[in-house]
Amino acid sequence: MIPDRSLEVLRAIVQDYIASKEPVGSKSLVERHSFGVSAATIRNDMALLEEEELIHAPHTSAGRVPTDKGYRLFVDRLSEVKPLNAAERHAIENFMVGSADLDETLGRTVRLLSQLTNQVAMVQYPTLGKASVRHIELIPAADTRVLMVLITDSGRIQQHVVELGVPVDEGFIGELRAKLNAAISGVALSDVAAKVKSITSGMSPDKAKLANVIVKNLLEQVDANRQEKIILSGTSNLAKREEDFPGSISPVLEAIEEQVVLLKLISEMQAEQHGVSLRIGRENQFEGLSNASVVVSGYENQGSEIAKLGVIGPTRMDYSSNISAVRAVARYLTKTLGN
Amino acid sequence: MIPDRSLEVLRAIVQDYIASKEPVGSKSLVERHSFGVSAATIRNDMALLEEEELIHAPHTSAGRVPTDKGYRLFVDRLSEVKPLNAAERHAIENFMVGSADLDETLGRTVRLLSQLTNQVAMVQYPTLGKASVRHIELIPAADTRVLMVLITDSGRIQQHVVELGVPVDEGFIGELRAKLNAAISGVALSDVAAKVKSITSGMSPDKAKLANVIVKNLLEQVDANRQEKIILSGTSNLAKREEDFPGSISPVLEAIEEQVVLLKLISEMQAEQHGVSLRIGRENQFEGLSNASVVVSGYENQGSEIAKLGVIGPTRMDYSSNISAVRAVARYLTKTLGN
DNA sequence: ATTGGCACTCGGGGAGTTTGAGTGCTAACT
DNA sequence: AGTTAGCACTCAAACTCCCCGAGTGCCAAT
Repeated sequence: MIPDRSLEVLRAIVQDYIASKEPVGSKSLVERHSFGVSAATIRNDMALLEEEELIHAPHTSAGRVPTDKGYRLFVDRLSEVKPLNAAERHAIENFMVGSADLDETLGRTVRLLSQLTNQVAMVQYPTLGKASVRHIELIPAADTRVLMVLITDSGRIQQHVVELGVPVDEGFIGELRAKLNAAISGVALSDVAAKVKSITSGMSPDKAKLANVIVKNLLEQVDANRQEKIILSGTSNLAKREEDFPGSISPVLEAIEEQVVLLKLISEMQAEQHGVSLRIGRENQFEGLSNASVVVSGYENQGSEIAKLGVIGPTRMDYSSNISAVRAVARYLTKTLGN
Repeated sequence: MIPDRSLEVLRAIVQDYIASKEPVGSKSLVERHSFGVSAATIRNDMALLEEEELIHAPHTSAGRVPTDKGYRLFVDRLSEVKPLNAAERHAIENFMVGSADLDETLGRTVRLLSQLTNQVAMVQYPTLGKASVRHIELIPAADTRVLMVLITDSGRIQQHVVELGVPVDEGFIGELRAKLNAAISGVALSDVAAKVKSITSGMSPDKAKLANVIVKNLLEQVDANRQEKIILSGTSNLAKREEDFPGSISPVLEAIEEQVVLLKLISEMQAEQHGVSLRIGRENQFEGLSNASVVVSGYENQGSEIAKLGVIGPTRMDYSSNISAVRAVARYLTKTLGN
């Protein structure tokens, strides 16, 4: 077991390094923090921490820098959550007023989060997983096309154009709409497939064929839940902290530009303590993110988590502030969605 | 007037500089190109070009680099458009197959363009300017809310949630939908406001009040044409050419993250020759883009330009290739939208 | 367990030097 | 006239050398 004082030393190293960006040495450490001991003693503690691979010396006669493992221990056991200051709370309150629809709300949220943290912020669109159908609408949109709109009780709206191949018969479309709504209004998305199965029974063959085209598209839409979406903001913040990414920021930009990568990453992260989940440096198995850390939290609607949001920045980030910002914004978004 | 050989020298300088990224001197110039004259003569020509501010020496004893003005002359008079090679044409054809709706098509287009050019690509969503209403739909979406969907003949779909403040009366909504459609189906967006004016006449006061709320929202939607949208791809390409942005790429990232800036920029650019419009370096009056060049072209639907697309990269870019790629993609998108 | 002391290491910064690509100018040549 | 060879000059970049000092590890003393 690592003795308490050594852990205090680790905390001090992390804090100083985050603040100064310079490797921190034993002397400056005893100057800035009042351990009751001398630099030599601290050096012994540091040797222990190095043994444990919690810190690392970039070269022989230099100060120490936390390793990924060191940051991990820090956030798990040594950092207390920093409450937001008044200005920050104020910013949150102000930012969200008057946003009408989901797109708008999420767009503001992601910008808010990036401004608050000075990192790249991301917000995942709600999954439809536990939602149910409120309404389905079919609207003739062109000669042979119908617009299908799917509205869920979480307020999400999905639209899709269906190509029928034959001219639209408005009367039949209206009839089909009524039937579909009768069948699946209020039904959970996961149960829609079962409910629409028999919708074509009793129809004439060619009508049934048409109906099947539409139903097939409907099911694709429902299934497209998994094909989720993430919006980003504050990408330029990465460039401002370029020094923190040895080599180039280009791989990081590539990774976050790739929705698939982000979605995979996010989906793997399960909330730990404080409702927040972290990935530090190489804990991300994506090559490009090996110098980056990710902080995410889920947000909820109607009591269950519907998606996640978070920030991405250099491993050398202020974890305390970012964790509290992500938490606060997630909570606020949950609250906003609640009405 | 600048003599022909001097212009040839300018062309050679631009080409060599783009290829090598090194300031180019008189000696290497005569080696790589067969002017029939000696280096000393070239030096005289270069002195002339410098006089005209077409090239510039970064320091006393260095080669020359084209100025913004030099690039401008190059693209306007000296560069021939490089036709796409087979692989590139193939890529375009393959990229677009099977895209169903507008979102999908534009999404693919922007990715295609960034891959083709290795620059940041942007595609502006179609403006509704000259479009007309095909259909308007009102769908009850929650207790006191109605989803309004506006479909135009260009196939664009806009949706917006309207908060009524009172519980939805489905019958009345249906009635209103019918009335609205009767009034504005086929009407140009610019004329919608006039046509819906008298829609509430003959209604009872409280119904008229409701109808007005909806009409107001409708007009806002129509007006939201101007609140346009741009999608981006290939941001990481910027980071790969970091050396080309003295200082940091951060201002550039900031500029392109700011939709407003991009929209303003794009809207100011009117097609010149070849249907393509360029802004080189400081020709952009946005501070952050003073080391960047922008290449845009319009794309069309039903014979008239509905929006623009293009790329952004360092001033030191391969103008010939980028211009042809932008042109080709714009044409291809026009063609794709045509069916 | 803690400390002062000491020898050692090594990156970073400054000063001086060399190198070489490139220039501008001039006088001669066609 | 325009072109060329030649020459003196400039200056960034690269290299070397050297020193400084922060920081280490280890040991003997407390």
